[in-house]
Amino acid sequence: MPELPEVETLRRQLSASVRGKTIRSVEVHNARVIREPGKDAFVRSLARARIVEILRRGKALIFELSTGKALLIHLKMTGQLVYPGTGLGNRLVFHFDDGTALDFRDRRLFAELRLLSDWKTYPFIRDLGPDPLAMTESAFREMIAKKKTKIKPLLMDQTFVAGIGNLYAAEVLFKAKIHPARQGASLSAKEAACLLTRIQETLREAISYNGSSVDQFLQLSGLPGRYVSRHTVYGRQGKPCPVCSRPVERITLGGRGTYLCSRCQK
DNA sequence: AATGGGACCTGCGCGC
DNA sequence: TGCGCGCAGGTCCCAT
Repeated sequence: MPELPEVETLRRQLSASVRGKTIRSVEVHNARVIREPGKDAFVRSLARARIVEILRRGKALIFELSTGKALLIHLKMTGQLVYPGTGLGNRLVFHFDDGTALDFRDRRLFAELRLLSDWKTYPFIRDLGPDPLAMTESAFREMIAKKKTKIKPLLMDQTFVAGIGNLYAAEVLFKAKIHPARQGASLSAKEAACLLTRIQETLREAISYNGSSVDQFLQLSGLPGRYVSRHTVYGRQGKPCPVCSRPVERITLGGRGTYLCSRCQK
């Protein structure tokens, strides 16, 4: 469930703590997390590579390396990065030449590590939509006006906008007072503008709280993010709507649990 | 183009 | 108490 705010939190913390370090070795506890290339080539190529820059595209982290290659990390549902490493629950450990280590953990083995020669042309990255924090109101309005998809699955479509998942989709639609089952094209220009504003406000606020620790997300330090305390509807089924006090409902939409207040969201 | 389902995984909470 | 089951969701893939 790490979404844009959680991944951006990690990116900033990684930039401050491991950028510039050189990898001495990679310790593999479960090779399944390495998706590309094979384990041996992965380990060999990373040894003696220096981390030059750490970028984010949607929910993906990209470590640009001195070798010209890039390490792409997608945490999916339960991936964690912890620095300095503690050695607990690891699938893989990056050892740096200063003696410190970066732990990679993933309870469910959904997360992916890929070593890429050209990360910009990797299909998942290439097909990502714009970053919602950098999107303009007119572009968003035009994109949404053409879509018959329900607005919540649309916001979660990474080729539409990059970085919003189930949690923040529920939060921003509540704040914009828009029902998650509305068709994208049914939104008025005013509603679309309001929605983009709420998206940007919410993501920025969540970043300032270092993300939401529901389920498995942890900051790089291993501490939880604090944004759960600010949730309006996500994970709050039966609790009072912060606006009208009616119990928050939970429905299924596009196969995903969806939290809303049907009195406030039209 | 939109929608729905299954697959990948594992730990948790629920009901019996 | 203990067991089996459904559920959680990011992404891909297939079918309709």
